[in-house]
This record gives sequence, structure tokens and C-alpha cells, in this order.
Amino acid sequence: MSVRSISNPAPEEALAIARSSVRALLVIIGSCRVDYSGRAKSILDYGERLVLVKRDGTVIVHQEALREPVNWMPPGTKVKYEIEDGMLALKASRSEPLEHMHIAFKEILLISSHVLKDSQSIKVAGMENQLVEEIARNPGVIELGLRVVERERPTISGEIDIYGVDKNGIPVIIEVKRGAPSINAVHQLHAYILDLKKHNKGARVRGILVAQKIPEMVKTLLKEKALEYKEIDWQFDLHAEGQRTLDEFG
Amino acid sequence: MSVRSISNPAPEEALAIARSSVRALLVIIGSCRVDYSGRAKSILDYGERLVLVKRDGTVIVHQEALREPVNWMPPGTKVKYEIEDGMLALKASRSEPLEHMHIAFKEILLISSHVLKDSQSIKVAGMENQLVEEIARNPGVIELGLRVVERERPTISGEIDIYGVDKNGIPVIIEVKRGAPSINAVHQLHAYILDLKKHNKGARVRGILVAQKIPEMVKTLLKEKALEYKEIDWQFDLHAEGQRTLDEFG
DNA sequence: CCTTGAATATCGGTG
DNA sequence: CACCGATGTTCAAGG
Repeated sequence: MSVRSISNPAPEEALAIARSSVRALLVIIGSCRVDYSGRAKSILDYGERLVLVKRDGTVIVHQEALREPVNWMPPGTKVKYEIEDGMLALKASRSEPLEHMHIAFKEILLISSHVLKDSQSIKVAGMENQLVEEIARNPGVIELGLRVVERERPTISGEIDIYGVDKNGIPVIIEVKRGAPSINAVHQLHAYILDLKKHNKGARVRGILVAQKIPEMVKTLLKEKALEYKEIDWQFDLHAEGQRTLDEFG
Repeated sequence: MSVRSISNPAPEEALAIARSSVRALLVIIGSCRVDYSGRAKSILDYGERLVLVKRDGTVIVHQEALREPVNWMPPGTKVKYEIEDGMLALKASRSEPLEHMHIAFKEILLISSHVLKDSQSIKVAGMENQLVEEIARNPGVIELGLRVVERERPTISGEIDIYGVDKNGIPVIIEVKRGAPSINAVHQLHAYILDLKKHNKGARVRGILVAQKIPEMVKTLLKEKALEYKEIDWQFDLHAEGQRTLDEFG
């Protein structure tokens, strides 16, 4: 049976549905206690929550607020169901790393199993990678005469988003951040510069931090390290260029 | 009414339940299309998914696999329901940043609303903060003769996990990472060192990166920057010390 | 309000 | 499999 829902089931009824929920999405709403042990260790005493078990073994426990689950097990987890002390118990475990989760349901308000028919995958526009591509296609948005030489150029200190040459032939390293960069982004950029300078025996190398909006503190640190920045409003790219990209998906 | 579930409801029935689901958890399973626009832009064409609306305005859309929702709106979102083209439509919006989500339900398999009674909050042990405390209690796990002077010491570049002095009186900065640190952690540690050196007029300062396992590339960069590292297996602390911590919660 | 950094982060891409 | 970096990261803590 591909769909089955029961309100206020007896533990044995719930067990039957849970065990027959293969390659399906199982939803249980009820009062439960959750114990987790593995990368960390946690205890969540009895209270009413929503528990999801996905067909890939993912287990997710949600409380009544926040986007993040209060407890979970990642994809690839093995899930079993049993009756313990007259209660439905969910036992989830996984190796590498070794971790276990145990959920005991004191009361079940709803249990429901569904085989989901879904062949679609999401299409997203406006992520950093696309912004880097946009700059590579049109370096003029950063600076007149800029030529992009390489993307994701590896160095000992990490990958350089964009490596290019300005109109005077001076190397330019560009670090792109989608949102508001923190001081760390400056350290990152600075490390790239130092690497390249060491490699090029101290030749001049420019560094530009590109982001939508750069906090004042970050600008100060950039100036201190003789680095540059360029604020770009991606709004246009998201709605115009990004729009076109989304249309292409369709 | 605090609990209400209907399988295969008509759009108007679903609308009634959705609109009356105040300060409750609303669960909708069905074929839907999701459009998002805000920090990025996304399209997810029709397919069967689970949609959660929490009492704090959080909206979560789950497909049949993975721990992460395919689409979502954060806490504080305003959610409205309407009938559009004979379909139930969920409209979610939020300002700062401005973003919108639109979900159209072509078919609804299950709709269910629950007011969750949950007064418990989770207790977790084994996180970085506790690892730092463990080192502070027992600095010998890092190095013989090490004395911990300060924790979470602020600098212009951020907070130092542990500031101490070694057996020769030389200042030691310790950066603790729970898992496998990336090159970024080295940049962070290096920045702290530079700050302290500038403050102390170039006096010698040691930097130690402490983690469970340090990747080879990270070790290379550490060596290049004349920084040190110490690998520690937390397993013991997690299962013995962490156990005690959890018992204290109870 | 902003900034900072952890997270049981998760996840995809690359070598 | 290890490693790296983005995420519409989310979230809590501190100034």
C-alpha cells in the first residue's frame, strides 16, 4: 500500500505501518524521547514533535520552531522499529562515524507513510559559482581592461576564485563572496597574495575582494593590507541574467 | 480544534485547515510546485513532497531524500493561504532580507494540523566549547608544562580559543577544532599570531592547532607558517567525560 | 542592531 | 576515500 495514515494508533498499529514503510516517507507526530550518541551526545526528554524517516535512511526530528531539526541522522542510516515497554521505538544507527539514535514514542498522534512520486530537481540561480562565471564572461563589471586568465587556480593557501591581469599587465587576484564577507575573507585573499608574491619574487600583485556589500570593518582591514574591493549589486544579475539562466533550465 | 487531519482533501477543505492552523504545526503532503525569490532564486517543478509550516513562520519543503530541505523560509516569515486556479497556494514572505516563496498544490494527499505540547529543550555534550574546557582543565594533553592563562581572548582578528604560556614562559595561542580543520583554520591562527606579535613588538609567540585529525595539506601550510599542531583523539572525552556532563543535566 | 564563529553542520565537486 | 569550500547556510552569543 502506497499511502496509509492513522490518527492515535495503538503502538502495534503504528509498528505495522512503520515496518511496512519501505522506500517511503514515514511521518510520525507524537510525544517522544530522543537519545543520540556519536559525533556528540544528546538527550531530549518527552515532548510532542514531528519525526520524519526518509527512504534514504535520513531521520529528522522537528520541534515546533526553528528551521533546523533538533535531532537527526544523516542519509545512509539503518532504521529499525520495535515495541519496547509497550511503546513504539525507533532505533537508527550508522557506522563511519559510528552513531546511534533512539526514539521512544509515549503517545502517537499521527502516523503516515507515503511513497512520493517526484522526478524533479531544483534549479537555483544566484549562487557564488554563477557570479564567478558572470565575472569571467564580463570582467568589465569589476574593472575596465581586466582580462580573466584562470578560475579556481590552486595555491598552497587554497583556491583563487579568479586569477587575471589588469590593463597594465599586473596580476590580479579576485576573491568573490556572495553575501557580506567577514574579516576571514581578507585573510584568505591576503594569503593568496603572499603566496603569489613569494612565487613571483616580490613582483606587484593586486588583490580585489568582490561582494554585494562589504562591512566597514572589512574595508578598513583591506586598506591596511593594501588590498582593493569592489561592491557589486547582484540584483540585476539575479533578476535579469539569473532569470535567463532559469528560463534556460525550463 | 487542536488536531485535525484529512487525507485527499478538496482544496477548500485544505484551505480551511491551513487557515485555522494557528500556533500549530501544519503538515501538507502532496504534489506541489515551489518558487523562491530573494537571496537567490529557484524553481522546483511539480512533484510530491512534504511541506511543514511551523508556528514561528518557518516553512520547510522536503523531498524524499537528504537531510536538508529543498526549499525553506526562515523563522519570522509571514504565511498566507489562498485558492488559486482551483489549487491551494501557500504564500510566504519576509523582509530583511526581502524574500518570497510560493507553493502551489496540484494534489494534496494529506493535510494535518497539530498544536505541539513540548516544554523540553535538548541537552548536548561533546561540542567544541567543552573540548576547550577539557584542555583548560588538563593542559597536559597538549604539552607538558603548559599553563592556560585565558580562554576566548578577544583580538582584532577574532577570538583566541586558548591563550597560555609554555614551560619556558613563551606565549602560546591554541586554536581548537572539533573535526578536521581546513586551511582556513590556519589563516585564522596565523592572523591571531600576527596580531599578538604586533602588540608585543615582535616577541616570539607560538601557535598550536589542536584537532582530532589534521589533513596533510593543512600540516604543510602550518609548517610553512612556522605553526605547530597537536592531534588528539577526543573519543575518551566524549564517552567518559561527556557522559558525566549529560548526567549533570538530568 | 551588527559581527563572529560553531555545527552531530550538510552537500557537491574534484583528485 | 580524503579533502576543500559554498550554503538562499542556520543559530547563538557578545558588543
